[in-house]
Amino acid sequence: MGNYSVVVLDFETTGLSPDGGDRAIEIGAVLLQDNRIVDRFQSLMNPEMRVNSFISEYTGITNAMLASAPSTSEAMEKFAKFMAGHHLVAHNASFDRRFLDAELLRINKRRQQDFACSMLVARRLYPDAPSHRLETLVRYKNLVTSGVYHRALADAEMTAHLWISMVIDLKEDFQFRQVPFALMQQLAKVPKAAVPTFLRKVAAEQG
DNA sequence: TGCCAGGCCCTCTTTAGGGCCTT
Repeated sequence: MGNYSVVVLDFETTGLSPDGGDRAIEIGAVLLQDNRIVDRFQSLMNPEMRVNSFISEYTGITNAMLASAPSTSEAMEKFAKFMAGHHLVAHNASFDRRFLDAELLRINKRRQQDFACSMLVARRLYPDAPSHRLETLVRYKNLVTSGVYHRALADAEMTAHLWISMVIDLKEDFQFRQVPFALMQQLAKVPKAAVPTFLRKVAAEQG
């Protein structure tokens, strides 16, 4: 099985750009071990700025909820402990990585571990999906959902189920004996046209 | 006041542009 642990995470934020002043408002994450969810983490955090109506409607997170939430530093200190020592995964990881690194920097911490992106892998494994948005992929693969969308823990859990599904499909379709984290990272970078050849080659090497 | 991203990926590409994804 996946003989490694992975923290699958998702941020809700005030907008798209930490460099443009946007902040995290919620972190949700699950810990995968042997391709199963074994732990969960969730926290709102007070960004000390108002969220606009688009964000409140998109996430359901209101300014009132954030006013009574823990500070970003308190929440991020706890999350830093939760993620310590594990590989990281997110859907469209470049987005979550920017916010994670920006919020860690504010508490004088630095991410040590690698990231992998479930969206880049899904584009390669499921080229025929109607789109590669998380919500669409969850329906396409008939994955379990809570019915909640655009909240950090719910989205992290859906991303985790997508990740589990991709690992299982690699094993079944290509007879992989194991699917190391590094393989998923490599796969995310392989030119799309070269993916089948790449996967057959790796499977043969494992043979 | 007004500003407002960035990485990937395709194509009628590379001296570029636009759609997809994330909030």
